[in-house]
Amino acid sequence: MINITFPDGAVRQYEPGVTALDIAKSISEGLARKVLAANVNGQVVDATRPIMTDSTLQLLTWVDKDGKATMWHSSAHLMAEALEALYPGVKLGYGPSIENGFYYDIDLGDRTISEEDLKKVEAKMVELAKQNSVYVRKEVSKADALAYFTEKGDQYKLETIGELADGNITFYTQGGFTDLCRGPHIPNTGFIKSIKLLSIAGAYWRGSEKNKMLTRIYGITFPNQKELDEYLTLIEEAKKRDHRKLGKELELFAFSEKVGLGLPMWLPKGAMLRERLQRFLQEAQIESGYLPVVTPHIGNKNLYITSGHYEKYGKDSFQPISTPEEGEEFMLKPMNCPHHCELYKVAPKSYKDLPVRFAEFGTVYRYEQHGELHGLTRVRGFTQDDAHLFCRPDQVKEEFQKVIDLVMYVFNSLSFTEFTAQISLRHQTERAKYIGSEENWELAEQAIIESAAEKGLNTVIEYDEAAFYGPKLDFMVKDALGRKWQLGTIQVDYNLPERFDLEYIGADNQKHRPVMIHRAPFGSLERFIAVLIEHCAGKFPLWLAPTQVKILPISDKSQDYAEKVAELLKKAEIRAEIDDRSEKIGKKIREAELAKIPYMLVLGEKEAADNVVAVRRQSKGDLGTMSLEAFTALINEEVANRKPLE
RNA sequence: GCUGUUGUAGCUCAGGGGUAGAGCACUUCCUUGGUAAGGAAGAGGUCGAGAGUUCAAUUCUCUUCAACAGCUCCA
Repeated sequence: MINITFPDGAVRQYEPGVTALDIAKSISEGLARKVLAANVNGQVVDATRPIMTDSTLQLLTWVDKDGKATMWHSSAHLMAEALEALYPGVKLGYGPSIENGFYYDIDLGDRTISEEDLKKVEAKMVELAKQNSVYVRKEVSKADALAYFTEKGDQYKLETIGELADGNITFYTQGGFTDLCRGPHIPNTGFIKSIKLLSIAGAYWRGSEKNKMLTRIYGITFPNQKELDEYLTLIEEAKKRDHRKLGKELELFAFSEKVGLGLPMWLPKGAMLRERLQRFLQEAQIESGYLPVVTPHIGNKNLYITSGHYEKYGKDSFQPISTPEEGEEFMLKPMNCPHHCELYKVAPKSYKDLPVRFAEFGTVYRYEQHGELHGLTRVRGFTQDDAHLFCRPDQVKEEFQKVIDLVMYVFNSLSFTEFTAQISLRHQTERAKYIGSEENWELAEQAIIESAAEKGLNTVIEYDEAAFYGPKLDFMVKDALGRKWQLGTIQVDYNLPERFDLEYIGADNQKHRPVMIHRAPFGSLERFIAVLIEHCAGKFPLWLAPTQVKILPISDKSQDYAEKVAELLKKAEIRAEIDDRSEKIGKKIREAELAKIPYMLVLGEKEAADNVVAVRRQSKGDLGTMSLEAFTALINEEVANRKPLE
């Protein structure tokens, strides 16, 4: 007998060779019907794998992340089976589960597939799922694996197998379909009840643009129709929060093809919002000892040759601007660091002067690939809330941690709680694309890892995500549709100080090299505002709302009183507007609600007579009447506390 | 940059080989209405751009531009 330990610590005894599914059945049939996979000794495996030794066991169902992932991976196989049935000879690339669902990359040869065809594939999948085909695992030798796919003529699988070690290769078969796969899979296809194929897109084989582009089909499956419906509703709701849609509806920003792609322009309301955010951070920075500086939008090409940016990005940038002078070239600045390095050099620095913290809301221009442009999150002209900290090596960690504090202050003030702190390091093996010495990289990477750990940040490490001059700590958030974006970033850099020959005189009267920290809590105002819009669905906290109060006179008899109230609010520095159209109060309220204006004041003859205001809160309704003083106090308090919306 | 989808009024969209329609927004008039849409009239579009097929193209074909989804990229 072997001992099986359950998550609650209970231990039960079973015959060797028992499966997780058997164990589930021994507990209850109902449980067995829900088991998708099992976590045995920390490894996710098929629920049908025999367990031979004493083990810990967690039965995985739909509520477990790994349970879902297993189901979706199996769904990818089911889709492949359907595709093979409908499109004989289709070749298969990879078909993994993803955060929400799964995809399979396929090569249809000369054929194409349209969104219409997806319905047929879905129908076929439903048909196949109903057969309750068991997913059968089989260990195969490399030779047999190669033989199988050679006969099938699938070069993608052959390429994958070629890189696998013999003795480590498994096939999974369900129904008439066999795939190279390390598993695990759900017990049978009957668990897949509701299927939705979401979209078709292109994807390069193995993620390299040098390779052929395969057709990628995305889908998602659920154990019942209700959950699928809920998921689809959720997607629809998320689309309503899209900052591109809200930006248009709320008149925050606009693009113009004539002005140029990826060059956002801020409308008055958006500009006001942006201005508030900028002021908020500027104040926090001055408090933290930053020194505001201003530098021009262009810089001599030589500046970027010195910094190394020209060599790295010159070809893919906005091309140099030439002048009447022979051989003179300027570039739109793609980043602010070189300018700040030159500012550092204006006067000799003593170790007592450090750290020097230059801050600038610097607008930069980068020629992003056409297909990459995306609303405000990926643009060609944007403003970084940039700062460069020049410090002594012994100050790096302290400065780095202070920056983490500042970023957290900013995020907390805007109730951004769902972010990931990502430590972005070099590629683990390919090092040619980075500048600077191995030693400096080691120092910088250590400084980041230690600082983040000491600040108690929950971090993930990502390789191949570093900047070419140094590692980064990036604060990643998701947009309404789950796409990840980098907002705040902090980067330790030992390289630019060398390239610009920056120095300070130490206590030993010798020259020393300062260390540079690049940092931007927002990342860029554009991207930050995009995420902010989606985060609050356009209902900005009062301190940021472009219009805080809409004054709604009931009829033009109340016009004078409305103007008086507006005047008083303006004196109290409250941003208010009057809706003096000849419309009914119901309509004015509806439009103010749709415009997501936080407060509405309904003013009629009664209010004028009593010298009060009738207050309505957006999406909350009527709050009753109060004196104007009480209302102003309410607003001021909410603004002062930077209260988020509930 | 690559693959796919889409492009009709300021916005959201319908239509379709014989030079266009709805709702909202806009203008004017009527209405002075108490917490999510009052009524009427009017104005507004070389149907993204270019070329081809056709007696005739906004509709079909090709090219191009842009947007969207994904991939690649991201100082």
